[in-house]
Amino acid sequence: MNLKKLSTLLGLSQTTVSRALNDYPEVSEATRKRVKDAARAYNYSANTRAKGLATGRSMAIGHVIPISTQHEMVNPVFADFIAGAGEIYSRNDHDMLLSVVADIDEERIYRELAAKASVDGVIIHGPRANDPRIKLLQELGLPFVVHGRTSDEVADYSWVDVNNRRSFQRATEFLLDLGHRRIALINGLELMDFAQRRKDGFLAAHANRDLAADPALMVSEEMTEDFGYRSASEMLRRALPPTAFLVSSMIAAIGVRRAIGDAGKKMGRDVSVIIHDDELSYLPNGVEIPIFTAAKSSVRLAGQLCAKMLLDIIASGDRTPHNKLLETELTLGDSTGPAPEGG
Amino acid sequence: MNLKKLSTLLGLSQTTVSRALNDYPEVSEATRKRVKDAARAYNYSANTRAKGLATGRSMAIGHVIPISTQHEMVNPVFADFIAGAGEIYSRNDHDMLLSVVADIDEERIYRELAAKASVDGVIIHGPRANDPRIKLLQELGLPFVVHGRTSDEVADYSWVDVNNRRSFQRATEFLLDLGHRRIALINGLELMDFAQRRKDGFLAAHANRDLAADPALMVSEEMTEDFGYRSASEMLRRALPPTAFLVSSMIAAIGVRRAIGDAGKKMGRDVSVIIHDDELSYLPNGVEIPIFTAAKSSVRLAGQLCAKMLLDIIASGDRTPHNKLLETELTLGDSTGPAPEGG
DNA sequence: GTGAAAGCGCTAACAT
DNA sequence: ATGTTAGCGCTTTCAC
Repeated sequence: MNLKKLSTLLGLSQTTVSRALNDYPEVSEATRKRVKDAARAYNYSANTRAKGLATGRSMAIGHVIPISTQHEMVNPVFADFIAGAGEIYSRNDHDMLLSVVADIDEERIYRELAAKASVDGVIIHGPRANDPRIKLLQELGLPFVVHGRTSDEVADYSWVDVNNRRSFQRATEFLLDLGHRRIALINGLELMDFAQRRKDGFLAAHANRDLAADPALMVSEEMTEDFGYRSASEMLRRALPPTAFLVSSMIAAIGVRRAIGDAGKKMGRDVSVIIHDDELSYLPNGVEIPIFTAAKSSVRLAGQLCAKMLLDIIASGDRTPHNKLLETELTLGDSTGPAPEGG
Repeated sequence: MNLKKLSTLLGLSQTTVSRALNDYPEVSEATRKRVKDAARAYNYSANTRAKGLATGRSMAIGHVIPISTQHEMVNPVFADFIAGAGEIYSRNDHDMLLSVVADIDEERIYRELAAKASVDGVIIHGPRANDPRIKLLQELGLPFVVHGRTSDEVADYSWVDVNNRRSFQRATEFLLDLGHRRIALINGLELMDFAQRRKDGFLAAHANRDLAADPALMVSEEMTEDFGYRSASEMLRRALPPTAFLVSSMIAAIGVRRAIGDAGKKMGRDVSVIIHDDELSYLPNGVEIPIFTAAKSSVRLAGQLCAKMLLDIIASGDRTPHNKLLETELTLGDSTGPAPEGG
C-alpha cells in the first residue's frame, strides 16, 4: 500500500490524504477521519525513505558504539543507555541507528553519517580529553549531544552528565565516616573524562579530612572483570590490605567481588550511587567490605535525557549549547554496618 | 555535495558518475578513477534515502529489542549479540536499526517496519513456544532470521541457535563426573525455548546415569541478579545444600556468586560453555562450588552468524529456511578440582 | 563508453 | 477544503 493507491481508493488527491494523515489543519474533520480509518484498515504507513527524501529529514538518530580494539568489548552500560534513549525515540517517531565500530574508525563513521544524511543527529559516548569528535561534528554541522563532558574545553556543546566528582566524593566520605582508612579506588582509564572526575572526588574527600589517599590503592585501567579481579587480589594480599573498595564499573565490581571471596573475606554490602528515588541495583547484605558501583538506573535516565535534549535541539534548530548535570544520591540501605577491624 | 554537483564539477552526466561509483563494468577505468578520486576529495557519499527510494532497498536490518514490562530490563546478552551483528553489517554497508519496545508492542512494531519499508529484514530474539511473530513476519513477507528456535513448529523458518540441550547435558555430566550429586539448575523462564532445552539436557545427563535430578534444586524465572541471589541463598540454607550450580545467565550468576560468598563457601571455579576455541570468559580459581555460565563470546558469534545469514537470504532472494546449530565445547581449565565433601 | 529522461513515494508551494 | 505540479537525490532503462 502506498499513498497513490490509498488516495485513488478514497477518491482523493495524494495531497489531501497526506495532509489528513499529517494533521494539517486545513483538512475537514470528516475527510480526516475517513482517511485515517482507511490508512489503518489497509495498514498504511508512509514510506520512510520517500518521506525523508521529500522533507530532508531522516527522523533517525545515530548512536556510534565504539568497540575497544584491545578487548573487543562493548561497554555494558550501553544496553541501559540505549534502552532509555530508545524509549524516547519511539515515543517521538524516531528511529535509532546503531553503528558498532572499532574505536579507530569513529571519525570515518561520523563523516559518512553526515554525508549520507542518514541521521538527523548523533549521541557521543565516553568523551576523552580534547575529544576530536566534538570539533568534527561541529564542522560537519551534524547536531549532537555528548553523554559526559570533556574538562579541557569551553562548554560550547550540549551535554548530559552525572555529577561524577560529587558522587564519588560523597561515597568516599561515607566510607571514611564508617572508619575506613584504606580505601581502594578501582577506576577507569584516566584519559576518560569521567574517571578523572571520579578520582578528583575521591581525593577531595580525603583532603577535606586532612587524610592522604594511598596512591598504591588507586588503579585505573580499562574496566574489565579481569582488571577488577587482578587489582583487588593483589591489594588484598598485601600486609595492609584495603578495607573498602570504590569501583567505577559494575563489570569490574564482579571481579572485585570474586577476589574478595577468594581472599576469604566476606562480601560487602553494595551501596549504589543513584539518581533521584530510583531503586537500588543491588540488595544489601552483611557488611564487611563495602563496594560502591554506579547504578544502572542512572544510566538509563541519562539515555532518556540525552535523547530528549537532542530531539529538542533538532526540532528547534537551536544550536546554542544545552546541558544538564545529574545530581546523584547515596542510598545506604537500613544499616551502615560495623567499622573495619584495623580502624 | 550531491550527485548533481559532483557530476557538473567533473563535466560528466549523473549517470556516468553513478555507474563509476557503483562499479558498473561499462565505465572506463580512467573515468572511474577520476570519479572516485573526486568523490573522496569532496567527501561524497550517496544519500541513503534517495538511493533507497530508487532501488527499493533500505540497506538496513532491524533489531527489535523487547524490554520486559515487568522489570524494565534489557537482556544484557543483547550488547554482545548486537556487537557481533553490527560488525557484519558495517562490513557489508548495511545499517542497523534498533527498536527498543515494550514486549507488548512487538507486533505493532513489525507491522510498521514492514509498512514503512524501513528495513530489508529483521532478527528475532528469544522465541517462545508457538511464537506469533514468526507467522506475522511470514505473512508480511519481511525476511527474518530467528536467534533461537521454537520447539513446537516445523522448521519452516531460518534460525541460528546454540545447541543448548547438548551443552547443558555435557556441563551436567562434567559435574556428575566430579562426584556432585546435588546440582542446582538456575534457569530462565520455561516458556522461553532455550530454557526448556537446557533443562532437557540437565535431565538427560541425570537419566543417562540412572540418577534422579532433585526437582527442589531446579528453579526457573526471569534471569535477574536478584533471582540468582534469592534462589541460591535459599538452597544453600537447606540441610542438604547443592554442591554445584548450573546457571543459565551471566547476570543471575553474579547473584549466585554473591549468595555463595554470603553462605561462607568459597567461590567455585567458573567453567564456561564456550564455542570452538574461543577464550574463557572467566579465569579459573580455587574449586569448591563450580558454576557454569554461557560464555559471552558465543553470543557474539551467534550475532555474526544471524546477521550473515539474513544478508545472504536478502541478497539471494531465497526464502527457503536456512539454519545453523552451533555446537559448544566445555573448556575446563587446567584442573578439575576436588570432589564435593558430602559426595 | 556516455548521456537523457523517467520514476521511486512522498511533501510543499502554488493554484483554485 | 481540495487539487496540480514540481522536486527531493538517486538508479535505471533506453538511446546513441
